[in-house]
This record gives sequence, C-alpha cells and structure tokens, in this order.
Amino acid sequence: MSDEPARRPHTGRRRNDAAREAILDAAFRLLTDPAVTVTIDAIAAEAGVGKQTIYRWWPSKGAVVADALARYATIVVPERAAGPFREDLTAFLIDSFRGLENEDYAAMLRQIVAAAQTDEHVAETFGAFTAARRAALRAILERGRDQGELAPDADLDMLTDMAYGVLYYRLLTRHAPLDDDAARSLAAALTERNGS
Amino acid sequence: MSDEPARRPHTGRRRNDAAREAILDAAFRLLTDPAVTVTIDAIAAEAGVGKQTIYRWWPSKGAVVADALARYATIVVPERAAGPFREDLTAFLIDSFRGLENEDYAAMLRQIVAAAQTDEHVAETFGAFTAARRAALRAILERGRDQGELAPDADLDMLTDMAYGVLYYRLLTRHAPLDDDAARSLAAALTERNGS
Amino acid sequence: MSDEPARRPHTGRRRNDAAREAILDAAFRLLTDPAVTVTIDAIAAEAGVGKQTIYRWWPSKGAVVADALARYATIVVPERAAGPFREDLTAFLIDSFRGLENEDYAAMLRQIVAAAQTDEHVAETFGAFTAARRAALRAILERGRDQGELAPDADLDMLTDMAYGVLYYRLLTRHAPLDDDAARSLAAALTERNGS
Amino acid sequence: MSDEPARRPHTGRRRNDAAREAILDAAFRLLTDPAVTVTIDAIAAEAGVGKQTIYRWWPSKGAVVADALARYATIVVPERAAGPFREDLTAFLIDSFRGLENEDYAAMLRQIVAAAQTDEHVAETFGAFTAARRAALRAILERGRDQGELAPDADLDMLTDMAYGVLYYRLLTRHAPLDDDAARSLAAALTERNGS
DNA sequence: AAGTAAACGAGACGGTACGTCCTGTCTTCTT
DNA sequence: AAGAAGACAGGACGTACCGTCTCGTTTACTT
Repeated sequence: MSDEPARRPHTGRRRNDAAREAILDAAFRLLTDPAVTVTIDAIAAEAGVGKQTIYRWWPSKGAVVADALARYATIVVPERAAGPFREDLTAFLIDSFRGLENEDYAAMLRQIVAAAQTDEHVAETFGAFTAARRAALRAILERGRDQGELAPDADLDMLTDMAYGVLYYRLLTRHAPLDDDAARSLAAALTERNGS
Repeated sequence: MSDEPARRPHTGRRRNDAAREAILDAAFRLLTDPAVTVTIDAIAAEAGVGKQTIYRWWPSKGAVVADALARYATIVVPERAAGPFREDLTAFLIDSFRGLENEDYAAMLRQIVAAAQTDEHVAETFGAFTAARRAALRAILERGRDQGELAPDADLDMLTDMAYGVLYYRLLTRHAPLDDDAARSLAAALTERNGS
Repeated sequence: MSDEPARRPHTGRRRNDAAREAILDAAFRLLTDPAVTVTIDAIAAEAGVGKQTIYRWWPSKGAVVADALARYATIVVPERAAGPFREDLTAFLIDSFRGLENEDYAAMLRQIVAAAQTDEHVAETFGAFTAARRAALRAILERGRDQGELAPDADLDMLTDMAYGVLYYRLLTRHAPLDDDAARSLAAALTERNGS
Repeated sequence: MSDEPARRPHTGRRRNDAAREAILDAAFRLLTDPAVTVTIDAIAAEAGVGKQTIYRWWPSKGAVVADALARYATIVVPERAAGPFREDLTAFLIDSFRGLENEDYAAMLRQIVAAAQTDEHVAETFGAFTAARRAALRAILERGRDQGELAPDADLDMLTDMAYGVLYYRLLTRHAPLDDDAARSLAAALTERNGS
C-alpha cells in the first residue's frame, strides 16, 4: 500500500453535503410530479444550487436521477425478521410489489430502467441496486433450501430471476397487475410443484 | 355535414413505398448501432429522405422506431410444430434466448423497451408484440396442462410471465447470460417440482 | 466559368429575412438599453426567434452585435453634396461627431471597438465599416487637393487617420468632448498652417 | 520560469508582496498570449496563487489587468532630453510607435482599450496612463509653440489628440502600419502647412 | 395536352434542454 | 491573519434534437 497519497489529505473547501441532499431531494420531488419535465436547470433551481454543483459530482442528468432513486429505494426496502420460509418469501414478494403500487415510484423505476439502457452511469447505479435486491431474495431462498423446502439442487439464481423477472416484466409491460394476489401466486409457483 | 368526401378517390402523387422501406431500414440500421443516437435527422439522412416525409406518415420518432421493430420482429418469430410438451417448451425458450444472442437484436430490443416507457406509440407496438409472444408460450403451457404435465390449477399467466420475465430481466440487467443452459434451467424450474 | 453549380440554385426553405431583421432590430434595441445585459437568449426572446436561427447565420454573439451596428451606421451616414472643400470637410466632421452625441450610439460603438479586439468576426465587420468611412473622408480630401487647397504631396491617408483618430481617441478615452467646436478645430488643424 | 513560484513562502500576517508580483506577472504573461482567454482562474494557476488572494487585493479581474498594464507601461515610457522641436517631436513619435512594434505590447494595449470600455477600474488606470502620455507630448508641442515653430493660437490639445489618435486608430483597426515612416509623416503633417 | 393536387428532398424555423465556462464569494486547512 | 486549494450560486455560451413550415420539383390523376 502506498503511503504517499495520504500526505496531503485535502485542501480547499469540502463538499457541501447539504447541497448534495438538496439536489437529490429536488430531483426526487420533480421526478414525482408528472406535470414537470425533469431538467437539470429545474433540479438546480428547485435545490437552490448552481448547475455546476450538480455536474461537479454527477456526470450526467441520468446519474443524478439514478442516485435519487437509489436513495429512495434504500428507504423502502423493508427488513424481514426470519420466519418460516414460505411466509418470508410471500411477505418479501408482497412488500416488493406493494412498493410499486405507488404509481410515482413505479413511474420512476420505469424511467430508471429506460435510462440505464442509454446512460452507463445510470446502468451502474441500477446494476448495484438490482444486485442488492437479488442478494436479499437469494438469502431467503437459501434459507428455504437449507430448511429442505426447496430441492437441494434447485437453481436459486434462476428462481431469483424468475421472481424479479415477473416484477420487472409486469412493471414495464403493464399487462397484468402487481398486487398481493400476484405475489402469492408467484410465491406458490416458485415453491410448489408445478409439474407432475 | 357532408359524408361524401370519399367521393373523390385520390388526386396527386401517391405515397412512395420505396421511401417507406428506406426509412424503416435506416431506422433499424441506426437502432442497431449503439454508438449512434437515433435522431430523426439521422434517419432521414441515412434513408436519403426529407424529414417531412417521415412526419407525413408517422406521428413521432417513437412511432417510426416502433414500426421498424415490428417489421423485424415478425421475421424472427419461429414456428414450432407440436411435439412432447417439455421438449416443445425447452425448444421454445432456447429459440427465444438464441434470438438475443445476436447483439444487434438485443441492443434494439433494449432500446425499444426503453422507448416504450416514454413514447406511447412504441408502447403500443411493444405491447402488441409481447402479447403475441405470451400467447405463443401460453399455448404451449396449455398443451402441457391438458397433457397432465402441469397441475390443473397452475397459474399459466404467471408461469408465462416468469419465463418472459427472466428473458427481459436478464436482457435489461445483463447480470447473467441468456444461453441454452439458462433456457434449459428455466424450462426445468417451470415444470418440475421446486418445493417439497 | 462553370455552368454546373447553377444547376441546383437552391433547395429547401429559404432564409427568412423577417427573422434576420427582427434579430438585428432586437440586438440594437437591447444594445441601446444600458440596464440590460445583451445576451443571445435575450436577443432571441426579444426577436421572437430560436437561438439556433441566430447561430445559423452569425458565428458568435459579437458578430450579431457588429451587424446590428453596421446596419444602424449605414442609416446615419449622411450624404454630402459637393460644395467648397473646407465647408464640406467641416460639415463632414461635424456630422460625424454629432452621430456620437447620441450616447446610445457612442456606447455601442465603444462596445464594437472592444469586441473587435477579441472576436475576429466583429473585427471584419468593423474593418469594413471603418474602411468605408475613411474612403468617404478621403474623397473629400482628394477634392481639396485637386482644388489646390491641400499641398499636392500631402499624405492624405495620414490626414484621414488623424481625423478619425481624434474621433476614436476621444470616443474611447472620453477625456475631451466631440462637439461642433472640436470638429471645427480639427478641420482647421487639418487644412491650415500649423507650423511656420 | 515555472520553478520559482514554489520558492515563495507564506508570510502569515502581512501581505505577501511576492504574491502580488507573481499575480501581476502572470496576468501580463496571459494578456500577451492572444490564444489564451485571460481568466481569474488562469491567472491564479499561472501565478501559483489562490483566487482569493487576487480578490483580496483587487476588486475585479479588470483591476488586476489594469495594474499589470500600468506596471509595464511605466517601464516603456522613454525620457527625452530636450533638443530642437521638430526633431524631438519626430523622435517622440518614432519611440511611441516603436513600442507597438512589439506585438506582445500591441496586443496587450488593444486588450486594455477593450477592457476599459467595460470595466471602470481599467478605465481609470487607462485614463491616467493616457493623460500622462498626452502631457508628455503636449509639453513638447508647447515648447514648439514657444519657439515659434507652431502658430501661437494653435489648438495644442487637438494636435495632441491627432497624434495619439493616429496611434490608437491604427493600433485598433490595423489598417495601416505604425512604423518610422508613419511617425515621420505624422510629425510633418502636425508641423507643416497642409493647406494653402 | 393542360391543369391540378399531393408527395417528395432539402433545409430553415421556434423551442427546449444540454453540458461547459467564467465570475466573484465562501470555506477549510496550512504556514 | 494571510495564503493555497477548491467548492459554491449564478448566469451566458454555443450545440443538439424535436416537430413544423416553406421552397421548388416530380409524379399521377382529372379534365
């Protein structure tokens, strides 16, 4: 390890964290209002911040928006105490789906997915976000397998992707609801015998 | 009011179908290149066409893009002769995944999904496209249920969405491959006992 | 001469001359108001025009401003019927100085001179403007020489620059007025014996 | 050149005069390079100084620039021993013009004139500078008048402005050279009979 | 054959947002 | 306390696209 970089720990004014918060809050607020086009100028004005302060810390509009989402997402994630496997799984899926019943949040997540296809910074944030969620679900599934509720050789990654796949597929195509019944049906399909 | 306007069948130059083709081809070509921003000006230039010729026939950029997709999508749908259920299902999924091994097509589909979140014309075309694909898969699953290979009360819509969910989720997040092994593992998870 | 370029004289919509006028008028109006910072956005808004329409025809803000001046300058140039040399010269100088008694115009000319030092497009417009004015004055001086009122070997270019030099020097330094008396004194110094 | 700034120590409490020098030198160096936009950040970086150190001692960018000029200008003023009037005048003009044969100095003076139109600090410094130069020339002209080489009622202020007018007019318009011949022709036009 | 109407390639237009640059101020740590 | 570093609010710049609006030309049907 190099000991040289630490020589000059920092010079100059330090990043204003209040500005960071204000920007993310403003972005989130605007994202939420469907009547408003989310503009960097609008975010800057809403946050009472200069545009350059945004571009100093985020490489593009999409990156700001992605961060604003990620921040909100962290809040919504509910922590589950470990209970019986099937109940935990069902509860997890119900919670996940319910987050999207808020149309604001659903709209925002759609925009993030869209932006991630174009903007690599958004893609990165979105990738980290989904990886974390997959890990949470996978932990539950692992517990299920360890408790003998899932086959020992079950492809847990595939089961995870099937669950989140349904969520994103319905989020993006809107062809079917993401309600409690859907969550329960999904939980059942994942855990029970489908075939003979 | 007159209901007769249709009396005069047509005057003036007729729509140039070569231009239509050129526009759709150009749009497709640009959609395929991830380094290029798909612009109406770019499409017009690539097609050797005036911008107005595009806007005369399509209401928005998204609509052109959607049409370009719809045209290509029709081509790739593979028709399956009915064989044993599990084989048919596996073959269908393998075919579907293989279409996305062509990075051009995958890139385009990603852009379409993204555009559908913003543009209602694209959303409509995309919706029709996915509905058709779901119907094809559902037909196979129904055959499976009728043959007793799936539980009589299985939620076939959910199973369909689980399959396409995996496809789109992996397409959009790129966190895991969409190869033949994945298709087989997915087919197995859909048909075999996962739980106890 | 080639006869091919003329084959396609022009395609596409033609430049809207009303917009050109509106832009130049707006620029002039803003230039005139000392309370307003002359901005491209401001000019565009004032002219009811898109910014791109300005940048399509002028390479920079300075160029627009320079054109706005040149346009006004053309208007102010008074045409002089030829009379007796000394009267013509005095009248020309008086007219030239009087144009600058309008503080708006003086301020604008100062800004043009300043901009010309930085912006090559302004420099070009300004150069053409001053060359035309010099030519007008030189024509008067030539008449004076031909009438025997100036020495046959007088350096008319130098005399021209001495006259305009006074005008610009006082315009830029503001240390002495550019009034009728100054014009008369200048005319006298140019035509009469200074030395023994 | 660039290894010196590091030598300069902090002085703590009192104003560090080395910093002042470094700033003025840096400003001058940048002013001299027409390819570089003279920015406060650029001056600070070139001088190895914090921006605040500049703003602590000068009220605006223009003020720094003006000081940088004033400093250099003092250096170039040539002192003339009194000789015969016409020789002194010619020598004075030749010296003045020769100073501008150095393109660096000419470029800087152009920028100063330009800046003076915008920035009141520069205008003040520039005004003091030109007043001093005028006084020097006027002293020569007064001697000429006292020696009977100029008419007793000659408008010496006007003659002064005619001389400096030519200098600035040619400096700013670049339409004719400021060489020794020009200086001699100017001296002649100021002192000899132009008219009949 | 002449007239008329629509579609065409080209490209200018009014707008909106972008991301960069610069100014003058403010903040933090160092000397 | 002054200095170097550098973040901050504000605001102008010039570019990129969108969807609309002319131009003059070409193509087809109608008279």
